[in-house]
Amino acid sequence: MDVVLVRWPEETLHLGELRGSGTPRLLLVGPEASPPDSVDPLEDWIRLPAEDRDVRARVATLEARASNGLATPEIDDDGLLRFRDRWVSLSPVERELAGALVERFGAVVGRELMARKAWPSGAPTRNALDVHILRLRRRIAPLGLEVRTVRSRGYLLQVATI
Amino acid sequence: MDVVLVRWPEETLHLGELRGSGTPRLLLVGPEASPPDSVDPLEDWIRLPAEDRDVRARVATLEARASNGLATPEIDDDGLLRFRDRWVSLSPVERELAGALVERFGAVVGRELMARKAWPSGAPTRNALDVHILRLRRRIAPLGLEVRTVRSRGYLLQVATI
DNA sequence: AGCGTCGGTTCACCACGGAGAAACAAACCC
DNA sequence: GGGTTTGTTTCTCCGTGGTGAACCGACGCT
Repeated sequence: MDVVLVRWPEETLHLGELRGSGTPRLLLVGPEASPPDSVDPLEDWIRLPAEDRDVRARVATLEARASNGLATPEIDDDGLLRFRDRWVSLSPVERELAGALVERFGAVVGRELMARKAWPSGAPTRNALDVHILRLRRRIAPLGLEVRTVRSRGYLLQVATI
Repeated sequence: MDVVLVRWPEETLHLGELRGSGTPRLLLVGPEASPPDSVDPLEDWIRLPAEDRDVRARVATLEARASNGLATPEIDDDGLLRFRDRWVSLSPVERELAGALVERFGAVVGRELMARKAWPSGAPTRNALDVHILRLRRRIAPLGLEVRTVRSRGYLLQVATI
C-alpha cells in the first residue's frame, strides 16, 4: 500500500480519513509546529526541512509495516501456494491440507478437520495425515512458512521463526 | 517500560540485546549516518542535531506503544498462551494453571486454588503443583513472562524483569 | 545464636501415548 | 518410461504427567 504524505497541521482534515482507513501516512511537520502524537505504527512524522534520504527511509518503513500486516499466504486458482512473491506447487492432498491451514492462518486447525478435508470419505490410515503434514512441511519451507504442531489439538501455519 | 537512547551506528552491539528483549529504543542518528531500517514499532530514530521537543515526542510515542502492546497475556481458544505476538503451547495441566494466573495477571493466586483448578478431585502428590509450576516457568520464559513465588501465599504471573 | 521445621525448588526417573520420520510399494499422470 | 503422488508399515523420538528424593532458604522457637 502506498504511503500518503500529509502536511501537518495544515491538512488535519484529510488525516482523519487516512487514519480511519488504515492508510500508512507520513506527516510533514512545519518548522514551528509541535509534533503530533499517535501510537499508530502506520503513522510517522518528520520535521521540516528534512533530507531526502530521511523521508525515503521513513516512507519505506511505513510501507514495510503496511505490507507486513497483510502478509498472508494464499492458494491461487492454479493450486499454487503463493507467499511474498514466491510460490510452490502442491499435490491435491497437500492442497486440501494447506487450504485448511491458510484459511485459518496463525490459528490451530484440528487434525480431524484436516483429515475430513483431505479425505471426505474417511482417512485411509491414522498415520496418513502425519505423513502428508511431513511432506507439506518440506514443501513450504522454501517460502519461509512452517507448520507447527500443537499437541493433541492440531496444526498451525505461520511465518517461520528463526 | 523506559525507552533507551542509542547512538547509531556507534552502539550497534547494544542494540541487538534491546531488540531481542523487546525494549523500546530511540536511535540517535549522526549527521552523516544513514538511517536504520527496522519495521519494529518499538524502534524509532531521529536525525541529529534534533530539537528537544522532537526527541521527547518520539520517546513518548514509543513509551505509549510499549505499554499499549504490553496489555496482558491471554489463552486463546486453541489453548495457546499468547503474549506480544509470540505464543507457546501448553499441556492440559499447564493450561489450567496458566489460566488461573492469567485471570489475575500481576496478582497473587493461592496454591490451593491452583491445585483445585488443575486437579478438581484432589492433587496427586504434595509437590505435583511445584513440579508443574517449574515446567510452566520454563515454558513461558521465551515469552518474557515469569511466575514469581510469594511465600506461603501463592504464585504471581508478571512480565519478566531483567 | 543454634536448630528444627516448613515451604518451595529442582532433578532424575518411569510409563504412556502422540507425533515424526524413513523406507517401501502401489497407483497415477505426463 | 520416468517422475510424481499416495498409501502403508515400522521404528524412533518426544511431550506429558506422575513420583520420590535431595536441596535450600526463610521462619520460628528455645
